[in-house]
Amino acid sequence: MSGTAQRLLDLAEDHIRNAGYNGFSFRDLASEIGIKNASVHHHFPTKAGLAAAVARRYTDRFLTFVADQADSGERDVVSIYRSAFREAFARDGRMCLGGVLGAETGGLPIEVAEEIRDFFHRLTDDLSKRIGGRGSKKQALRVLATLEGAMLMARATGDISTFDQATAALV
Amino acid sequence: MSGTAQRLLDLAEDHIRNAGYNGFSFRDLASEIGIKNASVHHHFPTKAGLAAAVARRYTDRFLTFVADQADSGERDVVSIYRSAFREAFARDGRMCLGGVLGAETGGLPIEVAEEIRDFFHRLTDDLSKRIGGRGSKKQALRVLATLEGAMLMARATGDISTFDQATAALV
DNA sequence: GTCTATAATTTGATAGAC
DNA sequence: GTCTATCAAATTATAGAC
Repeated sequence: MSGTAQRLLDLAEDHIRNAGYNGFSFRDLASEIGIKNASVHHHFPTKAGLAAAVARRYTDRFLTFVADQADSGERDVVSIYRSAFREAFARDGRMCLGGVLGAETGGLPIEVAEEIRDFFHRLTDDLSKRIGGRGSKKQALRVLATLEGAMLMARATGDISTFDQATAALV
Repeated sequence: MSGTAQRLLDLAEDHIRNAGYNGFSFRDLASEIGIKNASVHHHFPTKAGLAAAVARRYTDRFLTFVADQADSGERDVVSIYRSAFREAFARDGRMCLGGVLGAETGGLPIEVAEEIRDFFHRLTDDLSKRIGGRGSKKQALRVLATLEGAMLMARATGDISTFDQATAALV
């Protein structure tokens, strides 16, 4: 994967988290990176393919982060998930990519919708296994729902304290 | 407000809940209602104005539903909110309008973003007052976040049991 | 209130030169 | 890997007739 392709993934991720799948164009990416629209198509022939690649990378990176934190000695897995969501919002004030695309699922190309479905399935499985015991799946779903919803509300109100208050009872 | 305008609000609400603000066009609405694109502009001069009207009506209707349920004798306000969200999803399999637009806030015209911010502020205030007591605001935020996130995940995975499991502990 | 017609712009995508 | 040039289609929006 070339450096330009990496930068395109980064930019596309940023745009999707800000305004959704239909909230940016190839020309936006091209102008921000200093190339032309046609050159973007050289790296990613279709917009759907680009978005699917962004989603896959996002999921992989998220789960790698969780695994690294767990290996680093942090034992409370819910705290790991909570800080992963919170730091992403605090850094750039944007939504979770999975949350944005999940919300507009009905308008997505099928290959993108499938990646988002996988995002939630993989996170649910991972968190459930790390929690362990009876009812761990239900608990994982509740934690993920609260984190996604809290992020969404913080985004909509522009107030990170919304996230902190909504998720305080999780840890 | 004419019958055509009402139908346009209904259709626009449906499209937004399915695919977001940029997921439909005036021509979509026109063709589904059996008129021409220009006639839509007669009722709603701009797309931003239409979406803002949809959001305002959605918020008003939601809070009216909650008040009616409370007046009808249902005492558990969290159950009222939970069933309001659940029935909306079960009926047509779509997201909460506030949730969809909240997620893509960064790409919205300012007048629409303001209506969505109001949606969350008004629901938080209403639920907080109905819960009452110390920590009721924090509790209201947690409940709303869980419901929105659970709906988002049910939408992304296409599985309503995701909503049920994620929100089971609320009631 | 609806229509035809059209403007002005943007979009996703392709062909072919360098 | 990037470019110029371009296409075909879609978009939001307006003017003016009926």
